[in-house]
Amino acid sequence: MARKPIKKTKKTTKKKAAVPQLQGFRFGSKGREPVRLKKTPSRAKKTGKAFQESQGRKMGSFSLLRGMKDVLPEEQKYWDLVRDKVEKLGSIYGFGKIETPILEETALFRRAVGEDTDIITKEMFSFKDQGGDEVCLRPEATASVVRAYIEHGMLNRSQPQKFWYLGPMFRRDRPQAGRQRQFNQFGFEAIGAGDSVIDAQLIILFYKICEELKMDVTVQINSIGCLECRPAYKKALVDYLKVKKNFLCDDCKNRLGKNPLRILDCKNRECQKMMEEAPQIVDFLCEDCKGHFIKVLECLDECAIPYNLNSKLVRGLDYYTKTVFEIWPLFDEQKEDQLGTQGEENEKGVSTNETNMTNKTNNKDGESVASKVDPSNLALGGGGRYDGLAEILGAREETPAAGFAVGIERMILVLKKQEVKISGSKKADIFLAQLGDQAKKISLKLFEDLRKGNIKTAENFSKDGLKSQLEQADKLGVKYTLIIGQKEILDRTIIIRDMESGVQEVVDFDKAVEEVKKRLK
RNA sequence: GUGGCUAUGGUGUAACGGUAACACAGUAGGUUGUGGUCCUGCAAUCGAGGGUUCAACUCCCUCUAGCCACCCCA
Repeated sequence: MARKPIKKTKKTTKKKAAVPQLQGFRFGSKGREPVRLKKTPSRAKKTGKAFQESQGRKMGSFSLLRGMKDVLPEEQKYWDLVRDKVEKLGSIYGFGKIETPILEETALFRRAVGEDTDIITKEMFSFKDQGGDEVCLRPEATASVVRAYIEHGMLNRSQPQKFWYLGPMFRRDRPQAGRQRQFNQFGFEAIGAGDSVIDAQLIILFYKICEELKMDVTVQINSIGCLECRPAYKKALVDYLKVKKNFLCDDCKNRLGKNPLRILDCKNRECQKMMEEAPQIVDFLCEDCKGHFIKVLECLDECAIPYNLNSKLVRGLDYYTKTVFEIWPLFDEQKEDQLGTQGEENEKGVSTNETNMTNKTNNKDGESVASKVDPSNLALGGGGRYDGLAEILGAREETPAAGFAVGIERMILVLKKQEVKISGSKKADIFLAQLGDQAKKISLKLFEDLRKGNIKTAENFSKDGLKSQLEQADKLGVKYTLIIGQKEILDRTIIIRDMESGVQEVVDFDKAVEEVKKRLK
């Protein structure tokens, strides 16, 4: 790291009058004695531009763009874990991996996600490129996957086509924990299938991924109908609310005209109270939607997947039809709550379920929880059916489809919060310490032999002192340390040190690998 | 995008209107070829910029970032 040889510019100049500064000197913290600075460049160098530029801080250092995040090595184990599970289960359930570009035509998302959604109106990173094309960083991937499906004529393959993806998405939102501007999602899409089994299978898959990750979650599910039946419900809802308009919060007054369904999940207490008596969408579903929904629930029951019918669940993207669902993380207090109710609920069909429709798992009791529990109370992921999307994007025929997406950062947040045990990478078996240039070279070679012999070896070839190397070996907790120096090279031997007892044995250098193996057994 | 809170070495914390203390981690050395104890040195000018003041990390303003609640969503 570059050090700053000259401290501060402005303030020091001020003080120049009182305390003349000596070039290359600085007053030590304790005070009176000028201390010679290490690495003080000559004056000529200091004024040189190259020098100044090398002093990152002085010229203004760089930092992360807002809402972006570095994933450091020590965090990778969480990512690896999630990626592994997704890949494994994806393949078991017959989904093929698909990669689509991060950069897409802006219009694709405008059309798919919906002109009026926040994602499109204010959260997209979109711009005109040098050629004048309107492009954007993808805010989600479903649209891209459907685009790819159409573009590659996959409707001519056996249906459904099932895909999974994993990668970065971009939304210019205000950052918070579990909410970044560049975030990663994995998702599953099944295109070309209208059967309710598919909806159920996706939910099961989502649930199983969480289960494999040993996370406690709850499935929230609802049906928002189709283009046939939803308008009727919308109208009923608006009619119901019109009279009570004055009691709604400002946001909801707004939503009343634009997107009344969203009033259902408003967090404002007054609004919620108002919604208690509101018409329920299940009562408005057309025969097709209703039958579809019931079948989805039956499938979930069959597989003993616990779920929570949540009549207030609506999703923000325009393309959803029929089934919608989310998975929420569960924390201790909520867990008990859920266990108490889920059994009964599963027995009940849609029509008998009105009474339960309102119990969002973390609503009433959750209030205290929400305040002291945590940001990751956000949904881990969600999805649903989007039967109309392919046609919107230019498919020639009706192409029913369903899918879901999950926020990986949010998942990792929950993994950490729920203290899911994760085995890190394997610890080293031995440490290889060297002394002197020659030994260094030989060690490099010996390291290769050890690796071939399947012995995980730690080293620090950039260190010269034996002391610091042993210190490191100790910290790593290895059982043995191999030591090689001038003397050993001359004798063609090597020292094997038992780190626990401190006992050292000198063995033949050429037998080093097998000697180590013998001891590690 | 709106409102609130916060910002001190790598990390976690402290103090004070008179230029920073502690713990851990890191590094160098005491022990020139030997660790897990001990001791010592090094490492921050207090997020950035401006203002008030003889004097600002400390007070004020602006900006930036993070967090929280909204909006929205993964």
